[in-house]
Amino acid sequence: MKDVAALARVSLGTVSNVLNRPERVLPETRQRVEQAMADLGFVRNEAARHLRSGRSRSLAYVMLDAANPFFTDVAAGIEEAAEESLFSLYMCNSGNRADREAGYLSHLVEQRVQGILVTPLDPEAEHLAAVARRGTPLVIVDRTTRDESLCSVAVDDVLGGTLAVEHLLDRGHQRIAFVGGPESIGQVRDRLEGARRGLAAAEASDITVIATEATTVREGRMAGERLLGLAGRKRPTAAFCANDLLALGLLQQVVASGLRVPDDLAIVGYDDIYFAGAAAVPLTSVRQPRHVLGRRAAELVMDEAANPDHIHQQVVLLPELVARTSTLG
Amino acid sequence: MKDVAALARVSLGTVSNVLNRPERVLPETRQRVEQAMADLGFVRNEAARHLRSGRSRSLAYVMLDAANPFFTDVAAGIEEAAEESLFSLYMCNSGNRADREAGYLSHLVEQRVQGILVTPLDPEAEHLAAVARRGTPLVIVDRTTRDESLCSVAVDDVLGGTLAVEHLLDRGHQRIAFVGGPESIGQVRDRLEGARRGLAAAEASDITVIATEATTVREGRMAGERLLGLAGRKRPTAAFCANDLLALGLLQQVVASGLRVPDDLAIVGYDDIYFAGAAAVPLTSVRQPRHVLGRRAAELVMDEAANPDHIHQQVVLLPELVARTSTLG
DNA sequence: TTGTATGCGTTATCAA
DNA sequence: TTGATAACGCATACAA
Repeated sequence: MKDVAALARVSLGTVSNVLNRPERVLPETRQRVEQAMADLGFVRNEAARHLRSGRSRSLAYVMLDAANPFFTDVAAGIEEAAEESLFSLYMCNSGNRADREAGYLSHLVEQRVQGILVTPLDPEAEHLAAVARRGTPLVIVDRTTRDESLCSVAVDDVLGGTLAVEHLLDRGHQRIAFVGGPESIGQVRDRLEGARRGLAAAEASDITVIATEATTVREGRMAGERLLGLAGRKRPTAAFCANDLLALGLLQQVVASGLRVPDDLAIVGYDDIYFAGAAAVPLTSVRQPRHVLGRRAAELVMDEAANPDHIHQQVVLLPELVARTSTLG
Repeated sequence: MKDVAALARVSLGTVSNVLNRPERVLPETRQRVEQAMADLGFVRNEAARHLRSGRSRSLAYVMLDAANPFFTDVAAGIEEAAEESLFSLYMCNSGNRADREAGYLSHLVEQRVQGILVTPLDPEAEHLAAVARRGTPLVIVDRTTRDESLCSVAVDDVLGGTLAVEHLLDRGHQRIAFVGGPESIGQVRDRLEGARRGLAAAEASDITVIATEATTVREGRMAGERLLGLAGRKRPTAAFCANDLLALGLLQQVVASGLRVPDDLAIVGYDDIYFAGAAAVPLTSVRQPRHVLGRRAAELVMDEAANPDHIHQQVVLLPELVARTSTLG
């Protein structure tokens, strides 16, 4: 700015005014200053700029796994809301690693972003609340926390599990499998719990649990092998998977075995990622309102940043079942 | 820092030393300062910090479409390289919109990130070179540019097209279709060009082009309808798709029509995204070295940032064919 | 309408 | 080993 001022033969303050309150400065002076900025290729330094005001106009989303389309869809929802309020969104990928999550979090706090959204490995982790205590609003996305000093937005996974099983019961299935694990993941637990409730309400028999070590396509394939290996009259006629990746793996294994979906095995996934609908046999899935999830979270974090009377909320959204060929035939 | 200094009864400089050169300060003084920082919940202000040094230790990747798994894989490669050099990576999503791309770019320049990686809508756009001219290193990812004042890393799409067609010819196919479009996309053009070269080298007949309006699953489905509608003896026995999304759409349409892959139609995709291998009929695809693409780009941008003797390079990587069930049966 | 002076939070230089 | 002080680039209050 100093150079610009010199070249335009005005003072520093005038350059600043051209930048921030152009109406205050005489059109011809402004012209001169703007010309000087162009000649010098001047770029305002945001860091210095917000040194005074304290904060930059940006949000950040620390996501658990950027390669999982579910989270990129959530991010799209966040971005929509952010853009409407003229915020920029920076995305960081913790890649399921606690050290990276912590690293990004502290970096972002040091950067003085306006607010942080995060899908954490462990929603009860101490360092999350610490961020908020240090003055950067933080909202937990797609997870719930017992900590009431934090906002969170999540989806009712128990209900989702019940919806899935009810749909299968409606379609006439009696022997139903649940594919998912490990149960240390709260969402897996909840979805299974929901499934059990659905069966109990219908006074049907219990569910066959095919435990997996992760919620990946690969694990879905392996679960498929085990499932298809079960003796004929014990073999379930339908499977409810803890997420779509598992369901896609299961589908692959079933097709590779020469069996058909849904005739030989009906499949319900969870999340309704884009590739569920795009699968060779379009997958029935429990859809989480991903966009709304992101949007609400962004709105909460912006409110917390701007509104002194902000009240922390734990928002729970409702899932919805999307029926497709994999259960309808 | 002032408050910390007061509480610890030391000077500002000492607090700074504890932060930056702890070995210079007496263990017991250090203790006292650290205690004070903890008590006050002190967080160092990055903005102010880099006001002196001029730059922050972070890179940014402006991606074309965060929902496309291809780009998240590239991002993972970037992040790997960045992390090794202790850089943080911030991702921004232009979502195929020129205004957002420009917005993020200028924001990042104002933020004084160390370097920017970008997969642009238009690799020849003036504002890309402008960023570099203003002093922020910028590398173009997965696109080539004629501008030699910029580094770029891309993959040889012509070769990729040739690989795909050669594979199909090897498998005995004579009537081959190309599914893709619009030709305004350089990559689509190159892949088709490569396919034609492969056919020409084998003195085979020309390719049947099924033009699409975008490279999406939906367009792939529609292309499938048209393809399957062709008269029996004119109908191609194999299709090469400009990317995997098209291929997945085509696969879906073929399966829905009760035909089989590869018996009735062999399919080759492009990109080898994760969901290609995870499809019900695992998809043969041309794999771009996504990780390496990201990694090389990150290395280039960091070199440009740190090395005054940096020489701009246009790196071209080689693709590779991954054969799976959709052509092997 | 324009200029001057001060402060934002930190690092670095130099003196003590 | 520690302290005092001048930058860094900009915004703002106030004076001219």
